[in-house]
Amino acid sequence: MASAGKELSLSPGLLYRPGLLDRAAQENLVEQIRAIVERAPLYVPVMPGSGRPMSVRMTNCGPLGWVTDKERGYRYQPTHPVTREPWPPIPAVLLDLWREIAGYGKDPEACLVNFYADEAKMGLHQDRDETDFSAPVLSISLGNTCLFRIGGLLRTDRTRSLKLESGDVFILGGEGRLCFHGVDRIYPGTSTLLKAGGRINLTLRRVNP
DNA sequence: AAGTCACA
DNA sequence: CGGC
Repeated sequence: MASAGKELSLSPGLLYRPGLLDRAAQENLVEQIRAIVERAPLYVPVMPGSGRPMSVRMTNCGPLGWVTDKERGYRYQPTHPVTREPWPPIPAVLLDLWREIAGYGKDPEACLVNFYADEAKMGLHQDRDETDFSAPVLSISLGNTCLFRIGGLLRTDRTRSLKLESGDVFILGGEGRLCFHGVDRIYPGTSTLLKAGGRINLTLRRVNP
């Protein structure tokens, strides 16, 4: 891992661990993601109903993956929507990280891999497609810095913005598990980790109790 | 609204 | 905001 030091609780259940992963750990993760994307290619998810494409590209690893399409909407499923193959397994280093810091007895079932090109965004939303809200959502940032926005349990609650940098870990757990959050912008050229630019976000989730 | 946009 |  890396520095066990800094740990900021923004509000109950929201834990920010800036710089938790050192450069070597980040490079190792990028290599693992590269292998995952070879087997489970990135695809463009679309909004339920409208079919409007999102700006991020997406894939998953783990027994379950989060997917969305025009007809069936948001859900978890065991196979890639394009290749129909099972998702690749979650890398051991990610399972280790979860076991060390998630504070939850069971392993994650899903690791959503979101790739943000420098123009991509993610609207304010809640992660609420899981059946187990007692498990936290653990988020890892790799590559270019983003402007992350986090609010409360209501869409209209006041939000705060913070920059998430490569190697930062953010945990939504406890009272913060269902907080609205999103990505307002990517800052191009702020990291040398991904040679082609952009940002990768990994979110580890427990889906079922 | 896991969407976009305008405006202060 | 407004199309679903």
